[in-house]
Amino acid sequence: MVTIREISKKANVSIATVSKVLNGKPGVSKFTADHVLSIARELNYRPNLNARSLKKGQSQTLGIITEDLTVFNTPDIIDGIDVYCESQGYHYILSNLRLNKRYGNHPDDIDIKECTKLINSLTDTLLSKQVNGIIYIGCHSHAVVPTKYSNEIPFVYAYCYSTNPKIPSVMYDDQKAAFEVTQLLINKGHTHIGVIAGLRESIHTTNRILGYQEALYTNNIPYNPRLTLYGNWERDEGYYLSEELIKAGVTAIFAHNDLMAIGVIDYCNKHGIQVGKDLSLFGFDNREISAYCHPTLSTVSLPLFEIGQHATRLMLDILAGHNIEGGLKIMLPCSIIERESTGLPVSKEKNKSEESHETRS
Amino acid sequence: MVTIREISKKANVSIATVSKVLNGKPGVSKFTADHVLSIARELNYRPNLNARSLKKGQSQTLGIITEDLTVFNTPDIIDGIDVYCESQGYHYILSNLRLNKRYGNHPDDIDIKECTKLINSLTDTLLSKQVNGIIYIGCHSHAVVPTKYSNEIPFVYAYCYSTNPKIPSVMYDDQKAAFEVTQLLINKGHTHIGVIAGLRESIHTTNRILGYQEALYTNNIPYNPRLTLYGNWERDEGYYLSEELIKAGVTAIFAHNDLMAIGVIDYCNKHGIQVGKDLSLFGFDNREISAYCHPTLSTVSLPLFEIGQHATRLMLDILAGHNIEGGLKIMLPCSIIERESTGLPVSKEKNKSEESHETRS
DNA sequence: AGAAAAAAGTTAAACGTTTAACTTTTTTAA
DNA sequence: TTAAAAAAGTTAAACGTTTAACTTTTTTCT
Repeated sequence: MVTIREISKKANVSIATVSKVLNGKPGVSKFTADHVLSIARELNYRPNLNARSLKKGQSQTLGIITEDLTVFNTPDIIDGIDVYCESQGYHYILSNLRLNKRYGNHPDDIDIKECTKLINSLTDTLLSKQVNGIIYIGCHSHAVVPTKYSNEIPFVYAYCYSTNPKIPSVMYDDQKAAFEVTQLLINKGHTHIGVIAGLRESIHTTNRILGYQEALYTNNIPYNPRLTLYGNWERDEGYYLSEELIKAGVTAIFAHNDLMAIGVIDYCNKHGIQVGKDLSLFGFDNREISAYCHPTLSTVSLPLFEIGQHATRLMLDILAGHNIEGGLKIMLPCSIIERESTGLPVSKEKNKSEESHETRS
Repeated sequence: MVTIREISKKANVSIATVSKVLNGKPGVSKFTADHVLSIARELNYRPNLNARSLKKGQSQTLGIITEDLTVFNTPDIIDGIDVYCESQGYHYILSNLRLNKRYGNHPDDIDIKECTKLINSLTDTLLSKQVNGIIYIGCHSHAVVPTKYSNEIPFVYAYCYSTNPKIPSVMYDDQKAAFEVTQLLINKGHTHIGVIAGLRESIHTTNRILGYQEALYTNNIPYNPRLTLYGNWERDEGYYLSEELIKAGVTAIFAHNDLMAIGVIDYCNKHGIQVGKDLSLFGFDNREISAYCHPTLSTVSLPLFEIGQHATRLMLDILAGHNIEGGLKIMLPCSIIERESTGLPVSKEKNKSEESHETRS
């Protein structure tokens, strides 16, 4: 390892001078600076960031705790964090809870006590590594486990509704998205719109139903609670619940995620109901599958990358002591993607390849 | 920040004693140790890992460079690394190239020069952070950009064929998987098996064709080059190429990824050909979509998690100076997943939900 | 030319650890 | 009862930086 000491020897200056040059600090002549720089380059010098952060008491590093890295939302959020960090000269360290692997994906299966312990231990490690702040990326609908460290180090929650009003969070706007989906269906002439909701206890479910009701209300359509059925986010549930809705006479279904919407498509295909013609269908999440099923599925695209970026901006603002613009709870809008399942003319779907994600094997 | 100095003051011992206690080193009485430990706990002491690694010249940290975090294979590989690192008391730092975001997913679009620069800069940063080794996670079929740092720090390549024989790599066995797929189709009585291959220049394509040919040869079936068509890994290509193969009289198609296989399904559905009955179909990759399409798609599941684990084991073995068991190039087997598209009785598919990934929105 | 001011450069301590070398205390054994 | 051995504990230097305080050199101004 080449150190500034070696550079200073070779350049015949003190290590302080080398340090100044390397950090672009004043108090050294251009001649000397060039000389030092050229030697540093020649020796292939690389600063020891650990030593620097030790001395400065500032690591320029954020910690990221992910509830589960392999869940579809997480990588894009990290991508957003990555880009923003890079632009600001920040680094980050990842820590992964592997919640789904440990407990499966039903909120009731989670052992909160064990989970809290786990989070605390990850947080401890991050603090040991001198991170300046921690971004917590959720993946579940269950309420986030509260942290006891929130006054030791700044926290920002991403992709989850934080229960602690003092902890900032960045989330997408479930209610607004649901409102827009419903409004769109109403604009197409639907008045009997069924909902295949998520788990009853999920805050996503609650907010999406609120948005749905709001749109009905705005358009003077009475809310019929029998047209809102609760599912478990799985495909099969979409399959079975669609039968009930269709028998109740709905002309459109808003499923709270793409997987349940696929179930609806399966049911319809089996029973000769043409989705996109006899029935309009919306999903939620814009999973890859929604672009490949038949008919292709209209859905809601989540601003994952933006959530990552905003969470990071928020964190860096907090660390810099800025007063936080836009408040502590940021809600980002989703975008609505119309495809064949809501009767989009097929021609418009020609260039759907632009929406496909990674395709290489 | 609580330091060992504060503990030593409060406990009335030297900092050396505190250090010994905290590290479980000998030369301190049980009485003193307990005393120190209780004070450390009381003060909520957390070691400064940066300071420790500075002194020890050993960070217990690996660097990970991902070509693209948002590509389907990457998160599971990281999961494997995470688990293995955790079990060995190692940490890791992630660095993301965002190759797809920068260049799209066609190998020819990559600016190798710029890309090399990028990798070098990420590697530089990792070295500055004193990582002990770097695991490189590929995602593309193009050859991996060689690194100039391979004699400064140990590298292990994961999910890519390294061209440098001195750099260890962990990969899944394309050829063996293709052999097994083909053998399975032959066992079902097929002799005219078409291939919708990946890009001609991809090493995956080459190896999968080799496995296919090997199986034909083993079973005394002549190889007909006209039944192997090259695609571009995209769905549409699967759609168009299937026409040619079906006209040539194949009774089974082996597509080199699930996306192109979906294209085949689409073609067949449109032309009244029953996949799983009139035609047997295999994909590759076990993307989520393969479990949700109609009919469900037989495919090859990649040992992603295991690749991560093995890469990490390999790296830690190298760092520990062990002689590497299993050699420097590790090939892990894939597993074959049979579903409806190869004529599996529908009953067997009842509990397919166990295969679904994350389903929560 | 010479004093004052500005610029260039150096010294040394510090960040929080670990650890080799040392000293003091306790235990063992004849 | 002692001397030797073992155990317990301390001192001080080091890891690679940064930076406040200082000294030396150069420039500016009269």
